[in-house]
Formats: sequence, C-alpha cells, structure tokens
Amino acid sequence: MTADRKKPYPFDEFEPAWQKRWDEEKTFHVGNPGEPGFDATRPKRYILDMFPYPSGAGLHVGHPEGYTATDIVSRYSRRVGYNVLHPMGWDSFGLPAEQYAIKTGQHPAVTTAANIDTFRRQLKMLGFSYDWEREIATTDPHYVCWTQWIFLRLYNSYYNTELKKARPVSELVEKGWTREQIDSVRLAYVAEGLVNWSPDMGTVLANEEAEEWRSKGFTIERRKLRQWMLRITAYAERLIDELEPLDWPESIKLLQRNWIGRSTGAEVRFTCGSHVITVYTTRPDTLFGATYMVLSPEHELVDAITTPEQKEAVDAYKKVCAEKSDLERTDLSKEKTGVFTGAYAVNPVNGEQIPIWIADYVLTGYGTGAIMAVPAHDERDFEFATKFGLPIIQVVQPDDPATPWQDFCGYEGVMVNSQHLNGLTVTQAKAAMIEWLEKEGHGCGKVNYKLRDWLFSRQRYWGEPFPILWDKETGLHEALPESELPLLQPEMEDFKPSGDPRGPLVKAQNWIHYSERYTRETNTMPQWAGSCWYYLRYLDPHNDEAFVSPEVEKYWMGSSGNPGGVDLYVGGTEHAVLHLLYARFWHKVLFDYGLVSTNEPFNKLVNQGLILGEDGQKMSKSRGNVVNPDDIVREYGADAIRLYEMFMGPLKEVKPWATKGVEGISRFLARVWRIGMVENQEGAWEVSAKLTEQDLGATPARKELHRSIKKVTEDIETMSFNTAISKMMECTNAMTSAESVCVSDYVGLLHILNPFAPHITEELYSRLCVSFPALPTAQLALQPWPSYSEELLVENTREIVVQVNGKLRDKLQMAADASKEELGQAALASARIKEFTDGKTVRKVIVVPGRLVNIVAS
RNA sequence: GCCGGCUUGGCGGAAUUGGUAGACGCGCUCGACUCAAAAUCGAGUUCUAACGAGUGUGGGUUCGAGUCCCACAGCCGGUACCA
Repeated sequence: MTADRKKPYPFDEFEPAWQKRWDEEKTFHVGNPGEPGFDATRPKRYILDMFPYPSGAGLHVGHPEGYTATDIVSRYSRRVGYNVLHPMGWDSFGLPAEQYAIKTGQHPAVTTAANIDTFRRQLKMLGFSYDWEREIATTDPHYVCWTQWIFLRLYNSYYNTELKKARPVSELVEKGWTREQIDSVRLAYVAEGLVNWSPDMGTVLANEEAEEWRSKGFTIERRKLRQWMLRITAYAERLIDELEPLDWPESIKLLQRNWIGRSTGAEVRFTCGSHVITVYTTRPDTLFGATYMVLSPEHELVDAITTPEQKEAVDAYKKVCAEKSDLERTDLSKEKTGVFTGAYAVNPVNGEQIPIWIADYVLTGYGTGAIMAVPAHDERDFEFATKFGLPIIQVVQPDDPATPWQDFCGYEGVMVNSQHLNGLTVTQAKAAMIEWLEKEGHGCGKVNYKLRDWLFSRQRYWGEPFPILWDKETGLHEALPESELPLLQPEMEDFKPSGDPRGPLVKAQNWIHYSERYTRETNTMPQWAGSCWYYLRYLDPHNDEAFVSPEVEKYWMGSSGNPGGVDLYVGGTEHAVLHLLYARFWHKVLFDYGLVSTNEPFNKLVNQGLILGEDGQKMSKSRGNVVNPDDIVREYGADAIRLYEMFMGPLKEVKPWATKGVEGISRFLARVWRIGMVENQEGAWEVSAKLTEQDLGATPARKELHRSIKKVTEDIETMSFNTAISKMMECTNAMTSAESVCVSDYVGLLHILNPFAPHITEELYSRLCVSFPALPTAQLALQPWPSYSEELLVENTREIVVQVNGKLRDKLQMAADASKEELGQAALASARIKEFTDGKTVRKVIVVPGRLVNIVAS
C-alpha cells in the first residue's frame, strides 16, 4: 500500500474542516427547557449509545457501528422536527486503568484522562453529531457526587412489599422498628456471605461477573466475607413484569427473564423431631411421591439433626464439599454424591417417615436450601435415588401410554397413588395441594427467583468510595452527610491489592480516620455504579443542585406524545443481563421516589451485531485481525467508514469486516462527488457543467431520486441502513449515466445521503451554493428533510410476469392499471405461452394485477 | 442437556411479507482510454454445453414457497444440578 495514494475526492481536506466547524459553532448542541431558544413544544427523541470504557487501545471498529447507526437516526430526527438529545460520555472507572497505574506508577486519573482524550479525538474524527456540551465521565467528582447520592438513597430505603415500591427507612423508625430490624431491610446493606473472591485481582466480584473473569483465566474462589449488597431481589417481580411492554429484542428479554428465573410452586414444612424443615418445590402435586429429603451440606439444621452414628460421615462430606471449587461443584458430568444424616422427616400429607440426606446437588442459595425428593418425576432425584437405592413411587401417570412413568418430569399426566389428588391433572393437583397445605398449615404457595442480591463492594482503588462511616463504639454503619459528597479516594502512592479483603484504601490511615468516633468504609463501588444512571446525567450534566432537574427530566424522559424514557438505546448484547438489569433496578428506585418519570429507563433497545475480523473470527490482538478505525479514516475518510459499516449488512447481524468493501464505498462516494465536480487543468475541483438549473422534467434520474427519498426515509425509521445505501447507489448510478442532471435533483440526493455521509454532502452542498445562489445557504444538517412526490413514483407501464404451472415463461409490458381480464387475455394471447399450453386444457388463470399471471394447464 | 438465533452465488448481503430468487456492493472476465499501468468508464458474471436445476436436508400446504407447517442436520450465542 502506497503511503500517498491519490485521494478519489479530497476528504482529507474537507472532513477535518467540517468537524472543526461543527465543534466551534456547537452545531449539534441542544438546549434544555427554559433555556433561551429552546422550543419545548417540539417532540423529543433521546437517542443514546452505550458509552465506552476508554481503554488504552482506543476505538475499535465495533464502536462506530452502533455510533453511526444512532448518528444517522439523530441527524435524520433533527431534520424531521424533533429536539434530539444525542450525548456521549465515558465509563471511566475500571480495573485496567488501575492495573496500568500499578504497573507504571502513574495515577489512574492521569491515564484515564489521556485515554478519554484519545477516544474523544477519534469520535470527533468520525463526524458524530453528539452534543459535546453534555459530555460526562463517571470519574468526574461532579459525577461521583451524584452516584454516591443515589447510593445513599438506596441505603436509606427499604422495599415496601404492600406498596411494591421503595420507601424511606425513616418510616420504619417512626413505626418503632429497631436498628437491627431496619438494617435487615435496607436496599443497600452489609451481609456476610459466600462471595466470589479473586485472589489474583484482590477483589470480590458479582455473580454476574464471576464467570466472565474466570474465563479470562483469573482464579475465583468462594469465600465467606462481609460485603455491601444491593437488594435487587426485592425488585425481581417488577423487573420481570415491567420488561414485557418494552420494545426490546425478544431474545434479550428472554435472557433477562431467565436470569431472574421466576418459578411458582410451594413451600412445604416437614417436621423432624422438634425441628421444622421447610422445602421449596415447583411440584407440590407430587408430594405423595416424596420418598426422601435432601439438605444442602451448608444447611443450618444439618448438625442439629444428624445422628451420632452418622456424624463422622456427614462431617467428612461437608468438609469435601467446602473444599471443592465452584467449578467442580457444578460439573454436571460428575456423579451425584451425598450421605444419610440418620434423621427422618415426616411427610405432612401422609405421615410417612422419609430419610434425610445431604448432597451438594442441592444448592444453599436457592429456595430454602432443602428439597423434598420425588425420584419418580425428577431427573436429578431419580439419578440420586437409583444410585443410593432409595424408593421410587409413581404419582403421575403420563397421558401418552408410550411414555414410561419412571423419571417422567412432564406436566401432561394424571395423578395416581395420591389419595385425594388421584384423577386430577398435574395442573389441577398443584392448585389443590397448595390449597390443602395452606388450609392444614403445612405450607403455602410461593414464588421463587434465581436472582440473588447484587454484591456491590469491590476492593479496589479506582472506584467510588462508599459514603459510609463506621461507629467504633457500636460497630454500626451510618451515612456520610450529603454535604460531604463527593467523597473521593485519597491520594495514595501504593494502591496495590494487598490481599486484605478490606481493599487498598485500608492503607490510607489519615483518610480512614474520620473522627474520634468514626472511621470510613474502605470498599469502593463496582464499575456498574456509574453506568447505572449515566443516561440521566446527560439530561442536566452541570447541575450541582440535583442529579437532574425535575423539569428537564420530565421533558427528555417524560411520556408526553411518545412512550417515554430513552427512545433508542443501541449497544452490544454483552450487557444483556448486567448493565441493563442493574440500570433498570436503580431507575425503578428513583421512579418510586418520583425522581424520574418512567418506571423503565430504556424504551427501545437495539443490539448491534459483532463485527468479526477479515478471517471471520472474533477480532483480537492475538489473532492479529484487529482493524483500527484510524487507519481506515486516513486511507478512505470518515464518511467511507461510516457508510461501509452501515452497508456491511443488517445492524443486528454478526458480520465480517472486508477492507475491499470500504474501497467499494469509497468508489461510490467518489461517484457522488464527480456528478457535481470536475477536476480542472490545475487539478482543482470545480462545479461540473453537467449540473443545470433547467427543469429537465421527470427524467429517470429524478424518478430514481424520489424512489430513493421514500426508501431511505422508511429505512432510517426501521434502521435498515444497508438497503437505504443500496438505493442511494442506484440513484447515484442513474445520475452518473445521465447526460445532464438538474441541480435540485442532485441536491436531493445530497440531502438524503447527509445523515450517512455528513462531510462530503455538506462540502458538495456548500460548493454548489456558490455556483447556484438560489440554494438556501444553511447547512444540510439544519434544513428540513426532503419529501417525495407520489406522482413521480407511479409507473404507467408494468412488466407482468406470465407463468405456466408456476414456471416463468414470458414477460409482458402492460398498462399499470390493466384489469384482471385484460391481463389474463394478453397472457393467453402470447405466442410464447401458447407453445407451453399447446395441446393442454387451461384449467385456471390466476391474475395478480400489476404483478403476474399464472396459467394452470394440463 | 436446556433456551434463543442463524443457514440464499466465489464473498457481504437483497427480495414489496406467499407472487420474476440473487437488488446493491466486493471479487472475477472481457472491452474502451493509455506507450504501459493505476484510476475511470462500458459489458458480462447462480449452476449447466444444453434440456433443465436451484435459497442447509427430507416431507407437507398452495395455482404459486427463500417466505407458511412438520421432522432433521450444521454453525453461532446464552445458560449450567435453580428442585
């Protein structure tokens, strides 16, 4: 590749010039309600990108994919009359900056600032129409302040299960709750529990993150530690139910639904001597088939019920389980293990004594950590019972007689061996059994969720410190006064993880010491904290009085005239269950307090597909197939990379990169350029004589333009950018092959191409303005979107396909409004058709007006 | 295993939602321009010599199926004993 390939059009000159102009003139800045010049009667569109983590590697080609898509919609939306909020910012806390800092000794704030500068430069280089006045960074003290403020709101709240919303804990104080009781219901609370601890990273991780880091090669162990948790489980029901009406991909909704994992069933109380053991089951209908019970090895009653004879075996088994890693424990291929406790429980439905076992296939964190085992109708119980010779009793007779009843887990059956349930269907029996349990006081119907509370503390330096103080006397925690926010990390030389589960801030002795009575919490928040609410801060990024002013929030997030919330949110699938679940949770808490207008933050979500390397593999440094946007912009220009990424295929699909494809796009843009420009003797570009102010009438080029305006308008609305671009290529080809092109038609093409390729279109238009003073001088970006003429779309003749027995045999040129009869007769009269129908009887003639005629003959 | 998605020329992908399969682009071939090349412009390009065949495979519905239904296969993603 030669360093100085001749540019097919001078993008290297005009692209930076337009970017500079947009920047200096703040062309894409939008005000807020109440500000001068802001027309709040216009409808709004909030078009949002998932903000990037500004890594040291800079932008990769995946970023401009989603960003170009939202930019096109934003630019288009402004031109059809919306106030458009289209912001960008930085998710700038994060582990890599901290690790880099540890390695180089440079403060993470310094590297973060440098990385942000790179990202900003790269994004500006692509000509995105962000309102840079609203830029935010999660590491900015003015931002941290409000992240901590929202945390304190969580800390000071509990979930009122009757109202189904968050309420201040002060209510409970008034009701006379004790401090301990209140601490046990806070939305942000401290708990000791088994957590994912990574000795390599010296921090704990959320369940949601653990697998990801493990796959990157980090060691993750289960450790019992005291940690801050967020009570997201309180919102489990709403997080499932309120997901339903959202305009999100079904697959993402499903992913979230599965992650939250709602199941309905019952809790059943079994007695074991003086103890009561509660189990959770989704199949209360099979209670008569419960032949044994299993507790998780960590269950609190294990030691109490174990008989002296079994004590040794039970202790040994518990020890083995505790030493097992998570991975070993969940390895499905392994055989089931377990030991008998020697104890028996009484099945409340029939008074039968059933043996109690412990086994690690019963998980401690789900349900009650204890199950009733119905080996006849549960695969796992069946395997266990078979291995240990436990009895198996059939209670469901499958409807399909061919199905063996052993280990039949389906619902299509009738109850047997179940006394009063006999003859009922599974569904009926479930309801009947729950009713019986509730009446007899042996249990109750119960909804259960897989979702666990969110482990919210990290042992890192580069994160928001918790605004929490610990009382040395009482050992209790308290909120830092809001007036002291933001609470920033102390300046430290050494913030390496020390292996101390309290985190590196422990080493900042002066900082920890708050007063004689109080010390500071040393944990920091996870990176998710900042990204949980950033979309709200864009609304009012410089407000020091509130995280967002109510008036501003109401306009941009309100539901007047549209569904409300963020109108379009584009990003990758990798955030399906993390960011998108966490942000919904925080938003709901804020909604419960009336601080935001909608119960959901993101009304419409679109996932862009991954861009693979040229070799069809995922891009990665180790494979050496990473494409750097800087290189592409240098070689082909910003418009070319924007357009190429949209032309590759549907936004949502996974697709491989092909630099040859960028060349094709570059050729297309060069053709657009050369319709209006010719190079003179001196090598300078001037307006071509091909353009004329004369009205040439309904030329093929003009018709093609109007078809393109229609298609491109529709395609932007449905985000089918690839087909919009093909249509504009066809239009360009029509204008290229025309002898002469009417300036207004050429300008029409520039108008619709403008959101896709803003630089070249503005450049061409500004040059045309000089030669054709009748043109409005405003930038295309600030002019209304063009409309098309219906008349020019109408063709008066149509090509009619004639089929014989469904096979294409002839094509006829017919008047567009030809009747069914006319079309049928013309088809039968065709000589070509006669050849095929010769000697046959015409049974039927099907006519689709304007399209085809099918003759059925035999 | 379970859940979801995808499968159309040499390649990326179109197809008015049941009506001409292969738009548009890449690549390739040929031609024009050129001393030559690049760039550009023009013609062609699903397979087949042809009859015909053809949208992962097999069946079905229909005058007509890439599109609808049933079964199966392959690839990609999510999830992992959640009772």
